[in-house]
Amino acid sequence: MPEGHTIHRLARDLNKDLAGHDVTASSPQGRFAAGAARLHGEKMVKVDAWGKHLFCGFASGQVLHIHLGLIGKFRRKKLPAPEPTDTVRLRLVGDVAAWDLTGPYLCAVITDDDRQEVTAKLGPDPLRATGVRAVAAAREDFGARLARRRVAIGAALLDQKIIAGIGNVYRAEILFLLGIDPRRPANSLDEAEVNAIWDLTSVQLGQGVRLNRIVTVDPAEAGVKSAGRLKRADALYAYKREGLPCRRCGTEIEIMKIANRSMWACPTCQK
DNA sequence: CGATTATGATTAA
DNA sequence: TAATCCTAATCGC
Repeated sequence: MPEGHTIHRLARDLNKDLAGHDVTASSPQGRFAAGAARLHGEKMVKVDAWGKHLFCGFASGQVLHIHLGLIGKFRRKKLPAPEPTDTVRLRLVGDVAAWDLTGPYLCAVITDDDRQEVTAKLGPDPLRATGVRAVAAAREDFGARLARRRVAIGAALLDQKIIAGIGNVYRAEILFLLGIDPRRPANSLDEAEVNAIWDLTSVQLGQGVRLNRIVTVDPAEAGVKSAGRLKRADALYAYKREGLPCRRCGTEIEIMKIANRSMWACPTCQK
């Protein structure tokens, strides 16, 4: 489930549960025993997300850097925490709840300098830009990064150096919603299209954080009261819908390969 | 109960 | 482009 919205939601939930508390850290699976030992008993100060990267800052100055990758999960457990499964790489326990990390692509204790090195390599994250000024600056940065690339826009949106936080679902959905053919070169988009991608990504990822899942279909279009009410099968326009009729025009959704991953698009709605 | 698949990203070829 | 890492839900038999 991890695209940018998942990570920002985790940052929010972890802040609520663990920030300001001393935590106990352990690695039931064993692979992160040394890291857990370094964090054990430390006070977590603040959790922060940038794209798909999660950073948990500690009073000691240590930073827990987590990337969930494709299959990683960070799950909340009520106290008293149940016996951990043998795949739990890291368990953090605070005063309010416990959190179990499984299958991360990356889990390491780093310094704040390391963290800055990591984020310096990432493109702007629409969920980080707040305020009119910051939004305008980030959006312009995004446009400049796109303009330098002639790869397909469908590939560019997956490139975390261009924009941080979009994954395979959102890239398909955002390009569908804006009627953009995913094969068009990134540097062929005009300013209005670039701005529209940035703004829509902000809105969609923001909704993803709120709902804690990806819903892009307009609830009014689907005849329900709110996006949260949409069932899994009705929540998306393009992703994994090859061969099915486009919800807008009825044309069969196509599947293609872009940047080594499956991509879905409506040949009629996306020119 | 085994095979398949996945909303990720890097490394090797 | 393909192989690789990690886990767990789902699906077909």
